[in-house]
Amino acid sequence: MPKQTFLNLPEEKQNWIIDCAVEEFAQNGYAVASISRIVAAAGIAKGSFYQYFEDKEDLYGHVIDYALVKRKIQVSDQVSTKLEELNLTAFIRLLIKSEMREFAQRPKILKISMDYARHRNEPVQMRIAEKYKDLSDNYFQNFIQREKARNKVDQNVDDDILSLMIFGAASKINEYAAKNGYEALTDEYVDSFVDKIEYILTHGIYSNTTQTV
Amino acid sequence: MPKQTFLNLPEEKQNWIIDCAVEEFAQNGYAVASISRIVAAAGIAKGSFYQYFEDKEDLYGHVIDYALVKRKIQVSDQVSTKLEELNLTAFIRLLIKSEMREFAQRPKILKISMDYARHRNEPVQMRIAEKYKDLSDNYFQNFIQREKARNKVDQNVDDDILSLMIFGAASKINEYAAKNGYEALTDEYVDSFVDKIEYILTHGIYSNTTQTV
Amino acid sequence: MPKQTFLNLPEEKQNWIIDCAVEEFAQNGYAVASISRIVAAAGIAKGSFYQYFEDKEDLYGHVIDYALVKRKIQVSDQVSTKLEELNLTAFIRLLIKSEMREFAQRPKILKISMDYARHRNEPVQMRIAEKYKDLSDNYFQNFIQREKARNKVDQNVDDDILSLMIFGAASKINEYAAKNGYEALTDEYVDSFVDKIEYILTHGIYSNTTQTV
Amino acid sequence: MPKQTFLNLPEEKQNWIIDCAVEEFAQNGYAVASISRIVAAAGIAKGSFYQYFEDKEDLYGHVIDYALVKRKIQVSDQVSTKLEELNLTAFIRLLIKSEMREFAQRPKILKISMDYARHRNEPVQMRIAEKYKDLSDNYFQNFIQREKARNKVDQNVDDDILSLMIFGAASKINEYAAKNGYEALTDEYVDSFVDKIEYILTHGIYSNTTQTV
DNA sequence: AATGAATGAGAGTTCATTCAT
DNA sequence: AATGAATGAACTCTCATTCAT
Repeated sequence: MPKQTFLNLPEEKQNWIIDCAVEEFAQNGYAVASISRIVAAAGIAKGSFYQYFEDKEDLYGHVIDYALVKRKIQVSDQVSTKLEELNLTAFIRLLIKSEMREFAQRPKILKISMDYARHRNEPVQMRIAEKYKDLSDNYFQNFIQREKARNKVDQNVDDDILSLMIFGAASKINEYAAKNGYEALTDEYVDSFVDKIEYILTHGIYSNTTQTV
Repeated sequence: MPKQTFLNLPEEKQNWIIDCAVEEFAQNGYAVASISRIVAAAGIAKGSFYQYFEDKEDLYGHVIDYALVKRKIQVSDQVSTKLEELNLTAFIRLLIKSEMREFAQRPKILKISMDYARHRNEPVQMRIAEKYKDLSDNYFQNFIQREKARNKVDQNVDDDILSLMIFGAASKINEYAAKNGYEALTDEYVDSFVDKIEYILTHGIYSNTTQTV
Repeated sequence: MPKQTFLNLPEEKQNWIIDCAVEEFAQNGYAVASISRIVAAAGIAKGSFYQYFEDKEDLYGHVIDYALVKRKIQVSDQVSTKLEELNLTAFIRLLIKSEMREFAQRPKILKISMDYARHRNEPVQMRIAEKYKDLSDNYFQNFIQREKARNKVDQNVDDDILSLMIFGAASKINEYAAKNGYEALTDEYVDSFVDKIEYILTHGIYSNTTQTV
Repeated sequence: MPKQTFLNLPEEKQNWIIDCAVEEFAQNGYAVASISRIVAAAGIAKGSFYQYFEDKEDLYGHVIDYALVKRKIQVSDQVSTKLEELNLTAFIRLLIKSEMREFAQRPKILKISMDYARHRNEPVQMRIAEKYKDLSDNYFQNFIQREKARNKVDQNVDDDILSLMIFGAASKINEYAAKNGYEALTDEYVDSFVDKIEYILTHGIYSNTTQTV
């Protein structure tokens, strides 16, 4: 957790520092990210940095917290109110699109959260997960579990694996952005992208002609 | 590409050096991997290393090439002969299990290929992909395309996204191994794991009661 | 010397700050002791610290003053009243035991005074000795001089060297405590320890059989 | 232990680096000594230093080894040949003077060995003692034990305490040098200094008039 | 071809101290 | 008088890479 010193800072300055950190972590990942570059970018003294955070890992934890909480809230806001109005297909579509859009708008946050999720078995990331226990990085999984409980999703579907599959697919949007610039992540693109996921999740992958379930 | 000096080395020595590099990259990823540790482990002089390879990235490229080619061959050998005998469901199952088993037997190769795939949008990895163009790391995708061509797989399924979904799910096995040791990757576990993926790909995720496709 | 600001503090607060400093200096010695840790332990602001003391050295001087004066008084109280009643052997024994007991009870003060004595030729310590001139850290030497004056101790004995020898021996008790915990400094141990010093000072070290003085 | 890289260096360069380290450790003690200053003084790159030694502690261990071994040899050379010719008094005198002279000639080595002995209960020093087990830093104590075995020294004398007392006294010569410069450590001064120690060890400290043993 | 010593920039981190509030 | 944020130099140590032999 950041030290009190950091929390006492004017919110604007806090945000500026976190933004610089996000930039660095998004570009380089945890291991390669450099505190020196962050403080240089933020225009603060190195000593100051260590009055704000215990160490690199502490900062990273805070950034992850910030990224995931932010993501969660953004997505929830768009989705939660409509929870009951929609049938499941429409809802999943909305959920995925909502998250995709969020990703498209905050590509660096996306990059960092995916990186974090990908390394979730490594020491640093495990310690952070331990520290911010209540912080679910897995919005999909939670949702899927709920829908299974409500019998909208097939009880035989493994929610962990489903969540990983969706997550795996989502990485494509990142790749697309890397190739074509973030401005290429238009609504149209996100729509067509979600269509494709949705199709598989709805129909399965087999031609009707050859497959009898 | 390795320099000619490296290729002139007795094959045994080449393999030994690559094995040491695989070990290091598997444990630390590209960014953190240390040339110093590799040459120490291999018992060669630092100077020699730089007569074999241009730099760290050059070595990494060669390791990736080695890893992906190796994986591909191993998997193919087990699968290709039975290609025509099976219906699609059984085949996918065989394919996935085959790759899973390969993973279970060569966990470091697996680790490296997944790491590589995950970072495929980052500069180092993109340069390597460019260099080793013919090297498809995506066995699934190739296969899916073929099956679509043969009309076994629904033409509407996007093969790239499907491949990413399977790949995403596969990361679970890695995680499982990291937690429980590679000896935990028994045939039973792999079977049940593939069952779950297969279920989703066959049925889709929606309850029949609420969903009409 | 501490600034007036410090002396204006309620005595309780002064003591608390000094106690925290004693703790830190005892654990780390002058060089490694950290002002940051002291103010953190004491719960005062860093700025306040520098309104109380010029700098680290100023604080250290004050701590030494406090430690040595405290030690001196404690020891004197126990010893001085009996000064005339005892013969020299018994007195030295009492003196040493008294100081040992004091050490055993205030191990941190002991640690600091010994550290200070040991470094008495180094710049920081010399400046402090200069500043607190009247502060003799050498209770033994003073006493020996007195006893020589009263012709109880051989005039040929060099009091400085004798004092250093006793001091050297005393370090063993510190070492013993470090190994076995301060609770190991029982009366029995202190007794047997002083016996050994006393024996040498009384008999010299040579066997009667081989040595005629 | 230094790395092979260091041992491969031309002896001259090894010595030069160790001399620079001795200088630094003598002036500052282990904790404050700075690798940066040492490499600057020695004119080598920082990276080179870490190819020679594991870390600061490794260097320190080597310096201690060097210092103590050197001392031991020097002293032994002067003393051992005459071992049988002299009676004990004369021998102890010779031994002490020999060590004192050695100190006088290599004041920095002396400083370092005393510092090391003084901190023998602290983690760094204990690890070094463990590593260089066969390295006795206590020439006196060994000798005393031998003399007790040969019944020249009173069996009741505790050799550890005696050794500490002599060691304590010896610190005076260091102090004297610090005040008056090392050139003040003339043979005459060393002689008179040893006389005083010798006197106490021979006669004890009490006036014959007042003391009956 | 092989060696391994040399390099120096850069990493994360701690420090005593200053100064605006 | 009290605060605590700001500072930047200094620390130990690691790195990929070069180059003389």
